[in-house]
Amino acid sequence: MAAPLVAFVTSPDARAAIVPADGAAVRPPAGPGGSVDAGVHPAVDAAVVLPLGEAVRRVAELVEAGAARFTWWAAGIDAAPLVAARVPVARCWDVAEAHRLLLGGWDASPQVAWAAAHGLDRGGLPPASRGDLFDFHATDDDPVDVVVRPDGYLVPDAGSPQWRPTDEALVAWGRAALDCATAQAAALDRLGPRSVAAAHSESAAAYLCVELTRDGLPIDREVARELIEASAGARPTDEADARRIRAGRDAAVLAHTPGRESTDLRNPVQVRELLASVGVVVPNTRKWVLEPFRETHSVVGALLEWRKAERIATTYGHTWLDTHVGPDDRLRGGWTACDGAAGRMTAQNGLHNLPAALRPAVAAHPGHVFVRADLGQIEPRVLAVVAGDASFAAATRADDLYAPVAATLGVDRPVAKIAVLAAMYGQRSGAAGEALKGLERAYPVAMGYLDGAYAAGVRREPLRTYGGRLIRLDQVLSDVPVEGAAAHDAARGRFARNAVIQGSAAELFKAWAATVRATTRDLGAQIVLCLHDELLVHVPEQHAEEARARVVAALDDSARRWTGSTQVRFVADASVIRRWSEAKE
DNA sequence: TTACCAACGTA
DNA sequence: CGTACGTTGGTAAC
Repeated sequence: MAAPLVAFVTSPDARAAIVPADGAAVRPPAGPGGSVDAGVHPAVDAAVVLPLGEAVRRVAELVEAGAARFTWWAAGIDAAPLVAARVPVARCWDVAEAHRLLLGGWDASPQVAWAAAHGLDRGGLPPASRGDLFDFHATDDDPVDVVVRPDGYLVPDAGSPQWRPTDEALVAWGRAALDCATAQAAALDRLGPRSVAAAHSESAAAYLCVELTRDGLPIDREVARELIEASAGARPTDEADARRIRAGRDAAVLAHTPGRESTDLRNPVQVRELLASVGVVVPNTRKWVLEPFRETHSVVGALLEWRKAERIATTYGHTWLDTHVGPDDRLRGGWTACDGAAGRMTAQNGLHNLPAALRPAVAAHPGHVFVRADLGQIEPRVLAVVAGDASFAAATRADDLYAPVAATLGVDRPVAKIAVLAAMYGQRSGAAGEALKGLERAYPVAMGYLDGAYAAGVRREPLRTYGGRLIRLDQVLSDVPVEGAAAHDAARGRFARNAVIQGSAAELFKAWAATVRATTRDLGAQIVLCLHDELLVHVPEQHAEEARARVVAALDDSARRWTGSTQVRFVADASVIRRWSEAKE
């Protein structure tokens, strides 16, 4: 039974509107005697505008009663006060995320989402005001009381930080969000029930992202400091000291090339000249290009070591620690539920690209442990789902999918693995040719799906992921710097083939994450990191084993719901650890 | 000031 | 074995 939609929207001056959908009075479940305990869970059967604190309390009551699916323009805006108050919203509809699913890309302001949901031409969107001193029709003495213009578009400034709506306008703003959500749900339902489910889990992921931004990743500050010192040196006392440490690092490299001490190691052109002067002639100075020249001249090795230390010193150094790790020893950065291409989550401030060398510094706080879990071989398993290949699905029933594939092809496991990866990602070098032919014979449906995606990319035809996210090819890659149309086409083909797999995998991952969040909350567990196919959950140590079991169970659950069957098996490796570095691999 | 590139970290 | 992202410090264009 679908929960009724209730809009929760906020204005910048700390008011909020709670707006139930028409005819959908939200009543709490009846108590034992059939009576409704209105004192505990008051019904919401008419729109209200309340001061923010009061509105948050009201929502918390309705969340506890499980009485509604909350709708907002975007979790990061409207739901931020709920996250701040730690309201455990489980079911929501995020208009921005639903819009991104339906239309692809990243731009999903209320104005854009509204126009799309109502079939209005995007080109006719009224320009937003600049919000600066040159806006004479400014705000304070002229409260806005409508949100929909006579021409059908939303008022450009509605929802912006300088917006000052009347109560009536704020209610209308909530109704507009409900209108969008209803139209989006209908459009997604036409794509298939999977896409409505995807909107639900994408919305939950967006709420989770606000929580991740709030909570951060537990860090052992002392260990982090030691690791940084080991490669970047001690914390500089002042600017001069910082320059001295930097110059010392540089000198260790430049000592290998007397007479060229003035080379700027941070300037690739100068580095290339320096290398040429010792007989190392290269098109660029990337690591994998220089690696073979380690024996040619000692400066090559020194330079590569310098790069590693320089990376830690600049990107993950003392400044990074001071800036992004809070007094509560949590590393914080902004999270988004989907990128603009295939729909993976993104995170800032190093949360998604922390060097492995720093992982010992990611440590559970006292009284806690991590449950770390990652999805095994997720992309080939996702391929079996999206392509609907029964033979390939049979292979996913093994813990190690490559074993049955190797047996079928009559090749060794490493060959089978390379062939599958080559098929999915597009081989250009290497020698998996024979095994690739075997794959095409054994799994024609899966291979045909990949070929179809590639061809659509070449033709610039949009695609959809399994959950219905639009992969646009008209604008993406329009500026790829490759010479010749053929290379251009091939790049688009590879992008398309990758996006339908990577994007679909991201949808399953988010469904899993949302389920883990909901089913481990009562243990005091908290998701603290999402890394494409890996979850890190911070858990009170007495609940470690129970949480681990629930994380595994959550995958069975979300995979069954996501695929609508049990034909394709997904596997998770889940363990209880204290430091991220204890993870195997 | 803004835009882009090279380089490299993660999946 | 391809794709995606974020961050840094550099140059060049505005």
